[in-house]
Amino acid sequence: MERSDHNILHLLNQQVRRLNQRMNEKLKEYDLYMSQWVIIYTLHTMGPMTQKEIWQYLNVEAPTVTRTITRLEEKGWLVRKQGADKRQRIIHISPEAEQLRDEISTSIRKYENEQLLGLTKEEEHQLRHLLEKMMMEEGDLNAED
Amino acid sequence: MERSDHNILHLLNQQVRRLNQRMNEKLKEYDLYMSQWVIIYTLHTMGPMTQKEIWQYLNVEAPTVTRTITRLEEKGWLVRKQGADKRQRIIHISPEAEQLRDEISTSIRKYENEQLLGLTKEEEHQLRHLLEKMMMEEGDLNAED
DNA sequence: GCCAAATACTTACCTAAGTAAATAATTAAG
DNA sequence: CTTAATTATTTACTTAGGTAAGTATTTGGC
Repeated sequence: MERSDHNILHLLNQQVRRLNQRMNEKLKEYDLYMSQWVIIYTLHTMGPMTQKEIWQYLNVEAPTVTRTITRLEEKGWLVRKQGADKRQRIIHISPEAEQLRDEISTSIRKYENEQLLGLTKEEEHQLRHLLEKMMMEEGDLNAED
Repeated sequence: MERSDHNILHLLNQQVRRLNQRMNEKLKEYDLYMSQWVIIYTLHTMGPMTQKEIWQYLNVEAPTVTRTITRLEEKGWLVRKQGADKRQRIIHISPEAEQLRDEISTSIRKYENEQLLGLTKEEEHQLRHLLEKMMMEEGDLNAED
């Protein structure tokens, strides 16, 4: 049986795709995508942020955040306000969205914890540990070049 | 310290994005993307396959494979041949591509093993185990609905 | 104070991956 | 044997993510 011939990168990709699909399915009833929800959630925990702060926090590039925020603004989830520095745009969750956000938060968190991964607390901890280790290695690799 | 407030899904996404970026960078000199390479590699290990076999094996949807194969065919990496069933298209690695494929294979495998993950063999094994467990759980979830 | 460099964001264009619907070929039903 | 259902692939359209280049504002050098 050759299933584990699948290399680990491939496995990772498959899992992440699958998990995102499941989350998207779950979020569909709120007309949100995972990547959109992540921004809303981040703004909730961190408070209003500039776009730069958001993309740095999420580890994506600036245009990705521009796009997603534009969509969320159009749908009324977010508001862009001008900062003291007029280049900056400070992103807030719109007041009307707050209640719905809270509802989703609860529903999603529950889903994540109970069903999504299908791992025990111990295994989840292990996974987090491994991911964080991989994350750290990233920075070091340059030393090798 | 709130770094681990980043939930695990987020961590997974970040890692996978980062790993793919690194692989893409590595593959750039061959004018290939990760997702394209995966198909070439799969055809090498499995032999000629129909598109359906490919997308099932890779766990993606049919249009994804259509697109990527079209690009690879245009660049001369693959050849589409008609099957006995005329709906099917059987994909082969083009003879001219074989040698280059072999070269990339070596270079990539080495990179993967030595540098990419930054995990020990033991940790990598652990990670594979967790991913495979998650994979299995996927199928079961429906029972819950 | 004015002009060059840096910074924040946006636009344009690339690939990946998904869903829904179209097309072409095969199989099944009658 | 003709028609309906199924199957394999493709097309069209969506979002996500990336890089490169453009715009607007701010900062620094002089």
